[in-house]
Amino acid sequence: MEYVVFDLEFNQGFDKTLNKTVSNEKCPFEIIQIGAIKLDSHFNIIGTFNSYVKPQIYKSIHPFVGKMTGIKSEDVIDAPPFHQVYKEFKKFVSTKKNTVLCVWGTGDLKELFRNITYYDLPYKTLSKSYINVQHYASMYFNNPAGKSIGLQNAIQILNLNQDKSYHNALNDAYYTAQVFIRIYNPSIVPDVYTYTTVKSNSIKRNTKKQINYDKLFAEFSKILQRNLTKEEKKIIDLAYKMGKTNQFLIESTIYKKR
DNA sequence: GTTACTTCTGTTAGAACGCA
DNA sequence: TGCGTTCTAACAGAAGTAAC
Repeated sequence: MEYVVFDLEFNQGFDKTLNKTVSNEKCPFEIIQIGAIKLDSHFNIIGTFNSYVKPQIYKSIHPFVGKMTGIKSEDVIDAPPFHQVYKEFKKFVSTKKNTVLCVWGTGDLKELFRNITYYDLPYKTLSKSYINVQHYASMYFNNPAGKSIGLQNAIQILNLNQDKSYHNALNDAYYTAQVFIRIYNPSIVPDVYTYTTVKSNSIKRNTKKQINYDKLFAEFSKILQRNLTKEEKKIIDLAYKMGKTNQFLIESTIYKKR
C-alpha cells in the first residue's frame, strides 16, 4: 500500500474597484498550487509532487491569499493550467491500485473534486480511498468533539522540526505526512470519499442521541457537593426528559420602549 | 476577508400512547 | 375514532474552529 499525502493552496476572487471578495458559485476556491508526498507501506518518502497552477477563474491573487501563502501573480502566471497539472498529479498518485490519499481535513478533497468537476475532467480513475489525518490527530490528542486541531499545533505538540514555512502546499503536505507517521496505528483505516455538491446540513442524520447520564449526574453532584441517591437520580432523569418537552412554558409579554 | 464543517440549542412537527 | 398528552426526531440558526 502507498500513501499520497497532499495539500492544496487556493485563490479567491477579489474586485479591486469594490475592494471586496467576489465568488464564483460553481468554484469559490480555485486551486493555485498542489503539493504531495508519497509514502511507501513502511512510511518512507518515495516521491514528491509540487506544481503551481495558472489561475483561470480568478486571474489575480486575492490580497488575503497572497499575504498568507506568499504566492504572487508572477509565480502562477506562467504555470501550467489545471487540466495539465491534474493529469500529472493523477499520474503521480496512481502507480499502484491501492493508493490511499491522505489529507488534513476533508476540505482539500472537496475542493479538488469541485475544481475537477468545474473543468469537466474525469475523476473515476483517481483513488477515492482517503484518510483524514486531522480527524485522527484530533482523536490522538484527545481534542474535545468539534474542536479539530490545527496542523501547526499538531507539529508543535509532537515537537517536530518546523524548518519549513506553513501555507505552502508541498510543505504542508510534508508536515501532514510527519503527523500521520507519528500518530499512525493499525486502527486507522481508509474511508471512501464521495463527492457531493449538497451541503452536509441538508443531509439527514440517522444517528440517535443518547443522554450522557454520567455527565448529567456529575453536574448535579458538583452543584450539591455530595453523591446522589438512586431516588434523586430517578427524579433528575425524569425532570430532564420532561424539561425537553417545554410543556411547562408559559407565554409572557415583553414591553419595549419605543 | 469567505467558506465549510461540526456541535449545540431551541423550536416544531408528528409519532406513540392512553382514555373516553 | 377522536382528542389530549408525552416524547422523539428533525430542522434551522448560532457559535466555534480551521482552511485558504
